Amino acid sequence: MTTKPMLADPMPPDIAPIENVPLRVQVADRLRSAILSGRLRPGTGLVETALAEQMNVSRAPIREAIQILENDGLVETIAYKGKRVKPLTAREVAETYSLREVFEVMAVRRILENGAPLDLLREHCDAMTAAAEADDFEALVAADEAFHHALIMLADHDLLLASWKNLYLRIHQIMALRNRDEHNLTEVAGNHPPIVQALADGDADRAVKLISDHTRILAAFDPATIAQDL
Amino acid sequence: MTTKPMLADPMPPDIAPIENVPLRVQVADRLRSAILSGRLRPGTGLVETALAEQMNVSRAPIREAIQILENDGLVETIAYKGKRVKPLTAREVAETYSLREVFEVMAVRRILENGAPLDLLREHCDAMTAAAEADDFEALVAADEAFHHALIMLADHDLLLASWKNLYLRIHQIMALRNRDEHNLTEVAGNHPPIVQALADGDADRAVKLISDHTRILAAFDPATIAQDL
DNA sequence: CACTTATGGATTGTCGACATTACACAACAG
DNA sequence: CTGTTGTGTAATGTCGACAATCCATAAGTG
Repeated sequence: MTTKPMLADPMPPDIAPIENVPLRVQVADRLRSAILSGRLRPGTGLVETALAEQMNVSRAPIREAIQILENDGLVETIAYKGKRVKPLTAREVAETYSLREVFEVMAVRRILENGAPLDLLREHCDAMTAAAEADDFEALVAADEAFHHALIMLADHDLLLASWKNLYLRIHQIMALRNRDEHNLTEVAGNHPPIVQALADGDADRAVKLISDHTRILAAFDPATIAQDL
Repeated sequence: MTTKPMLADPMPPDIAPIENVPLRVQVADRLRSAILSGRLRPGTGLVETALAEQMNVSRAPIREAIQILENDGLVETIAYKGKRVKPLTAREVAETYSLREVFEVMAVRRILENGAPLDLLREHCDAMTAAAEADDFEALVAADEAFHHALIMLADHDLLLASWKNLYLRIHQIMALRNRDEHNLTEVAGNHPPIVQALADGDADRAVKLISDHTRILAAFDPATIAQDL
């Protein structure tokens, strides 16, 4: 023991839960949030010294945070030149959605094989229709993601879940970058219940086709508005 | 200009291409190789100071190298406790193979849709039968990987390729850890030509079934010999 | 003896400084 | 004027030292 008394407080009541979150994680979270929200656009250069001064931390956590984002596929390095937010090509957007389709089809298949309960999915369906009626766009998007997230989780496959989450990061970014067309999405809300019904009926072919079409429609939302270069 | 002359040599003829490979990458490569070869078994602790002294570099490159391996899914961190080679559970092995199956099925479908040329696959098939006749186990394994690698590449999908490569890292590790049963593999070599034939015939259902069964057989090779804990 | 409470050692987390590299721009020869 | 050659600057790459944290073990108390 050197500096702090540290006695008492067997459990910090509730407030100030813990700050044991490493700086690099905090920095990574902030940067990721900035990228996913579109505030840091693809192609933007990430200068370590600038970020370090801006956030009042050393360069080491910044470097490690950027590397975390690199692992997420959101940042790319050009050795000795610098790091930048990974440009989003139309091809990459298309690939992201096609891979997502494969993941969700896999999830549907596994759900049918394992006979997972479908209550969660029904709840999210209800939440989505409620949000649609209330004209709450944010809630609608959130409910949609919750539905798909639940779908993947019910597949009971950790690797699939991790891969899907990683992929969905890019989808977040894409959605933030395109100009949202709200009207289309509300009608897509109606796609979910039939999927759940097909699952309940144990109709693999129908369920796969429905989820496949559904994700493909979502992909089609993206006009190739995203044409980043540099 | 400070120390090095650096004139002449508009192009270093061929020898000594460059050593501009960052230390962290060198360290990461060494560690990855050690893990994939089984020399660093799952559960082994990775102590930064020890590795730093052992490799005569500072801790910074070691830390960043370990983080790279973490991104590869080969290492996991327990904050303030240490990093260790990620334990391989039977479940994770199964999940790895099942995800691989989905990837390869996706590749097959895309190859049929795009009408990719199949010459490469045929070459690797020949190499495999040749290796089988020569009783060269190493070459057999290499040819097998080359075949599947080519299959994925022909799908012309960068994200799929990256995901597959990442997944295959774990497969390398798994193969290094299990006691190899050579005899079974030689007979599996025979699975490849029919796959290529089905692709040539444009028979999607048959090709998908064949590649699916094939990868599933490879998975079955693993008795759950791998029971790492800690 | 059981249980709490210090304390020491080992390991990761963070920092600031220095070394190395690449690029851009100016100086200069032809 | 054009091409080349030197420099300077800004960024990343690397290093060693210090701070914070956790774990195990021992000391103390009822």
